[in-house]
Formats: sequence, C-alpha cells, structure tokens
Amino acid sequence: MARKSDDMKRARLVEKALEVFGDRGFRGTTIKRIAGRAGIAAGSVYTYFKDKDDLIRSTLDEGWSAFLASLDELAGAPGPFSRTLDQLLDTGFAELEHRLALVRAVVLEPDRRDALRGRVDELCRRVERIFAGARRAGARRPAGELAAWRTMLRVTVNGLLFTAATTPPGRAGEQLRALKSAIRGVVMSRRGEYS
Amino acid sequence: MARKSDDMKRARLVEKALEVFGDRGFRGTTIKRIAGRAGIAAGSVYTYFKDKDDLIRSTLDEGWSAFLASLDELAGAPGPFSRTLDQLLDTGFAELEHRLALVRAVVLEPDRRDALRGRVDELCRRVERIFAGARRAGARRPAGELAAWRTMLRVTVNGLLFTAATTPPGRAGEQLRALKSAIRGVVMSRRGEYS
Amino acid sequence: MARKSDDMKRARLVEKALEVFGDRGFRGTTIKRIAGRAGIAAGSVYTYFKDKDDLIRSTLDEGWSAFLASLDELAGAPGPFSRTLDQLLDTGFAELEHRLALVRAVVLEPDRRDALRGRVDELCRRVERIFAGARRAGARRPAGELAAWRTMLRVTVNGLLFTAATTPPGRAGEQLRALKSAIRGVVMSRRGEYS
Amino acid sequence: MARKSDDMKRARLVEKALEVFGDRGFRGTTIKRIAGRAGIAAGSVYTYFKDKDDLIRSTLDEGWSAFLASLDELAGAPGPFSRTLDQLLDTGFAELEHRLALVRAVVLEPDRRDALRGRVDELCRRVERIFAGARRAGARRPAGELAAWRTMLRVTVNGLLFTAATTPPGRAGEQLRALKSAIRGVVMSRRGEYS
DNA sequence: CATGAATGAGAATTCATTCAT
DNA sequence: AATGAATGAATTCTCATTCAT
Repeated sequence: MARKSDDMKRARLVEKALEVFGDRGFRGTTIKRIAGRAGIAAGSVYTYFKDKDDLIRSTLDEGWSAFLASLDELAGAPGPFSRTLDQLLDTGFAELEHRLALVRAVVLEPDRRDALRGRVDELCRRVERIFAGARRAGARRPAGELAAWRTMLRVTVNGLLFTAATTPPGRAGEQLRALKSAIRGVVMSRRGEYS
Repeated sequence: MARKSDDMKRARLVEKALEVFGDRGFRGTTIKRIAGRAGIAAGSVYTYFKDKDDLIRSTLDEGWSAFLASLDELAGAPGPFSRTLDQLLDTGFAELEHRLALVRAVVLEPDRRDALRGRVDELCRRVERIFAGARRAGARRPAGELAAWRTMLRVTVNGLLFTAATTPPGRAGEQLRALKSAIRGVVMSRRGEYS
Repeated sequence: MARKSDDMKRARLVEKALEVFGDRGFRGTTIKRIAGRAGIAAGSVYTYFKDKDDLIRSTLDEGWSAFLASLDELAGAPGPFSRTLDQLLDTGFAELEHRLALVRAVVLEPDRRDALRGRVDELCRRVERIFAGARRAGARRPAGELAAWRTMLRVTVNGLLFTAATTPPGRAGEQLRALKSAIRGVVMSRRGEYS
Repeated sequence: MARKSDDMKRARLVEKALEVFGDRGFRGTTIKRIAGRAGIAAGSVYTYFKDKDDLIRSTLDEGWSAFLASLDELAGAPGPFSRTLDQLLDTGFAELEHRLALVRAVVLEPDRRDALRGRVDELCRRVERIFAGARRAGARRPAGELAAWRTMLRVTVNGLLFTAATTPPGRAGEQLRALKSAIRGVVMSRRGEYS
C-alpha cells in the first residue's frame, strides 16, 4: 500500500472547508486555500472529491446530517416533556453553538436556495417530532391550526438559524444564550398547553 | 447627490443588478450581464460605480433604504392600532412581496454578514417603532422582559425574511399569504395586550 | 467604438494556430502559445472563439473550405482536358504546397477521425468532379468498375495528403515535385482512356 | 534484452496501451487508464518504462516491428508470383485488419511526424522486396522510371494505411475488402508486366 | 518490486477592470 | 461620456511522475 490509507485527510478537508467559509466567505473559499489549511497540495483534493462542488456539497451535507442526527438523539430521550424541556434547550443550543461554523456556511451559501430550504425542512421535521413526542407523553396540542403552527415553527427555526449565523464571531456565545432564554420564555408561556 | 443628467442609467443598472441576482444567483451576476440588460456597455458601469462591489453595495443599500422608508410611512399612519393592524400587515406583506428580489439578494448575499446584520437591525427598529406607536396610542406593553421580546422580534423578522427568500419563485405568493396569516394569528392572540 | 474593429486579429489567430501545429505538434498547441505568437493576451482568444475547440475547428474548417474552393475554381476552368491537365496538376500541387501547414494539421489531427474522413470525402468529391468535367468534354470513362475506381481515388488522395504531411519541412518542395511528376505519369499512362 | 520474470506485465501494458488508443483516442490515453486495464498500479508502469513517451514509443515500435516481421514471412514464401499474389493480398490485408488498432495508433499519432514517416519507409521497403522477389522469379520490371514507381508505391501504401485508419470501427471489415479488391484490380491490370 | 496517494507544473477558462478610439 | 476589445490575475482541474509504505 502507498503511504497512509488516510480517511483522516478527507475529514480534515471537510473541516477546513467549513473554517474557510467562516473566515473568508464564499468568494474566498478556494480549493487552494482549503488544501493549504489542510496541509496538502491543491491537486490532492481531487483524490477525495470529484470537484469543488462535491467538496462543498459533501461538507454541508455531512455536517448537516450529523447535526440532525444529534437532534434525533435528543428527541429519543425519555422523560416528561416539562422536565426535559430545559435539557432539550440546553443540549440543542449547545449543539447549535458547537456547529456554528456549519450553520453559517449552510445558511449563507448562495446559489443553493433549494438545498438550503431542504435542509431547513428536515430540521423543522425533527423539531416537530420532538413536540409530537411531548404530546404523546400527554401534552395537549398547541392551540390554533396545525398549518399556522407549522408556518410559525418554520419562521422560528429559520429565524434562529439566521440570527445565529449573522452574529459576529466574538459574540456568538452571548447571543445564543439570549436566544435560548427567549425561546424558553416563549415555550414556557405556553407550557399550560402541554401540561 | 445630484449626478449627471444620466442618473437614469445609474438607476437602470441598480434595477437590473437586482434582476440578475434573482435570475442567475450570485455567481451568475457579472458586470457584463448587468450592463447588457441595462442596455449599457460593460465599461460604462465604471462611470457610475467605483467597482463591482460598489454597484452591489449600492444596489442593496438603496433598495433596502427604500424598503425601510416604505415601512416608515406605514408606521406614521394615524388611527387606532387595533384597526390598522390588518392594514399594516396587508401593506407590509405586499411590500415584502413586491421587493422579494431585493430581499432574496440581501438575505442570500454571501460574504457580507455584517452588512446583512445591520440591515436586519434597521428593519427591527422600524418594526419596534410601529409597536411603540401602538403603545403610545394606548396599548399595553407586551408581557415579559423587553430584552427577550426584542430577541424574539429579531428571530421573527429574520425568520420571515429568510423564509420568504428561500421560497421557490413560483410559490412566493402562496407562501407569503401563509406567513401573513400565521403572523396575524400570533399578534391577534396577544391582542388583549394591546387593547 | 473601442479600439480597432479587428477582424484581422481573428485571422491572425487562425493563421498562428496553424503555424503552431506545424512547429510544436498537437500537444504543444496551447492557447497561450497561439495567442503569444499572434501578439495578444491569452484571454483575448476568447473574444474571437468560444473555446479552444472552436479555435481549432474553425482553423481547420475554414482552411479546408478555402482549399476546396480553390480546387473548385480549377475544376471550373474551360479547355480540353488533355491540354489543361498540366495546368491542373501545376495549380493543384502549388495549392497543396501553399497550404502544407493546413494539410499537416488536418491530417495529423488526432481524436478527430470522423472530421478527417469527412474532409477527405469532400476533397475526393472535388477531384471526381474534375474528372467528370473531363469526361463531359469527351473523354472516355476510366476502365473498370466505378466503385473500385473510387476506392483507388480515395487511396491516392489520402496517400498524397499523407505523404505530403509527413514530409520533413525542409524537403517539402522537392517531395511535392516528385509527387506531381509521379501522378502525372499515372494519369498520362491512362491518357488513352480520356482521348 | 531479458527483463525480469515479469516480462508478462510489460507485454500486457503494451497491449492495453494500444487498446486504449483505439477506444479513447490520444487525449484519453492516460497512464492511469492503461495501467488500470492491465491490472497494474499506475506507479508500476515506471518499472517497465522510463516514462509515458517510452511506453507509447515502445508500443508502436514493437507493434510495427511485429507487423513488418509478419510481412517478411509473406515475402519469403516460395512459389510463382502470379500464383501467390492472391495469397499475398489475402494474408496482407488479413494482417492489416488484425492490426488495425496498431495502424490507427501509428497513423494518427500526433507529434511524431518523423517516426511515422520512418515506419512507412520500412513498410514500403518490405513491399518493394516482395515485388523484387517476384521479379527475381521471372517477372518484368514495372514500366516507367524506378523513382516514380517508388513514389507511387509510397503514395499507395500511405493511402491504404490512412484510409484504413480513418474508417469508422464498425465498417472496417467492409472497407478493407473494398481496398483489397481495388488493389488487386490495379495489380492484376498490370499482371502482364510480371508474367 | 508493487502500490497508489501525493505532488505540482501547466492547461483552459472567466471576468473585473482599463483605456484607445 | 460611451464603448467594448484587451488584459492578465486568479481559479479549477488534469495527469505524469515520485516516493513512503
């Protein structure tokens, strides 16, 4: 065999691609720069990815899938909704902060409206499932029409992602805490609906 | 402020730039294409704008300012808040639909996190002012802390813009109606707070 | 208008492309080199041609068409075949020598078997037409089957082109004279067939 | 001469190189592809060949040598020329068809004018030797000057190779039969000269 | 020896910007 | 001022060749 069998290198590329997005924006995200940060030659990128688009798409797809999977774990956790709510919010927002580079890249990716909408769709479905779990656990249905509720869910999810993504890097922690607290307030004020 | 007699050409460039954004995305937005649609030679763009960045920034700045100005008019309109609410929503969402190309361009503009956040800030301030007007007209303060309320306002505004921007062109009207109706539901359910 | 309206520049590119073929072969034929010889920047090539393929194809197509057209003129000339034969051969071979760079490029172009065959087809059709003119002027049909005659015509035409194309540059004149003389011998020995 | 025990791998590379030429043309002929078809790692090619050029040259050199050798066998066969003519043509054209991939590669190889001319030279010498054998066996010298005859021989040989090489793959058999029959016609019509 | 990941020079192409006309 | 041909830096991608394993 030749050298290392390096799957690690692919992972590093994906990781650095995200980093470069964050630092330099889309225009500044060049193969050369990503490869440079990953410590490999530009040409080597093509050992791991078909072309630049494949690298970008893979980076976002795989990152987002991991993000969704981590939410699925949350949703699967047992316990009364009212008690786990704080845990859910804590873990969910911790996850969001941990993946902020990904969120920024996904949300600010231009020219991919459809992919972006699809990703938000999937995320909304996860959040709905969490609420559905809560209802199965005895909570009442939120008041009002389902369709309107879903629309507001989407607005809120989009709003959270977007607000997080546009926060300046240095104040991300602070901002996310404010978001979590505000969201908790909203859900709590409706807690009656679920108890 | 007053430019040469050919302010018209400048205006046409700004207008067509937005159009091209909508049609071809950011990558497809070239000076040549914008100039071509405006019926102007590529080189002439530099008579009106310092460089491409200046054209883009001007396009979004001026468009957004106009958008904000149109909201200011709304806010300034007299009458009891409860009665004008529907009018506000109707006109606000009509405005949003009318300027969807702008919203898309502003929201999906890559590499300008800060400018984008600034624009949303300004928009939030306008919306706050509308609510403030309502309060001066007798409505009660929304329950809860001001900071949390502001955070949620930002989340909602971001969510609306973003949801609208990522809607596929063909279904924009439909989606905006759903958004308007959902927002009306939210504000109405809290109507007691304002009456 | 900007600068010269230069159709001359396109012509120079086509001309230099042929030159580079001759000097450096196909692998050495790069956009940069062609542009360099034509005294323009590499990027400017794309003002005149869609891409490299377009430049190559145009060069060969247009050159070959001109070559065929010059043969058409020959074919159209009046006079008894037996008397014009020498003129035909003289002018035809002079034409061949004059366009040797083109012939080399056309004949040695790899990866375009079909285009090449098509070009030879057209040339054979021209030559046939010349002989047909001779027959209409009273000459007898060549002995033997038409199909076999055509096959041999094609072999001979291919053979001439190919022999000319593979001749070392310095000895092209000499070689072409030998070819002309040999061909004259063949046609003359069959002169009875046409008289 | 004797290479390592793995002369077989070298042979397979040479064989597959020819195959790839036929299938993918010159541009599509990469070391990786040849090695892949031969079931060998790309890097291992350099154990058997100095570089790509060496592989290509060896492939064509060795193939052509084998082709010439097979013609030498033909030429060496005893018997009256008039009787073996058909056999010569049959076997010669069978050989040509069998090695069509080689002929295509040799003839359409770009950037090697000189090598190509040399190969045709050698082939012409073989064919001359066959005719010389016939003359030693009693046939008369072809009419006309020797130089002109040689020139026409070269034209014809080039023409046959080239016509064969540019035939579309699916119609090679058909075309070669036509060529054989036409060539037989030419030689037969001059049969008197040899009997 | 074999392997194939890594390299990096070099090719085609795009496009913001300049500037002769 | 307007034009658009020309420029050339920058980008993506390919592939012969090398070399650590």
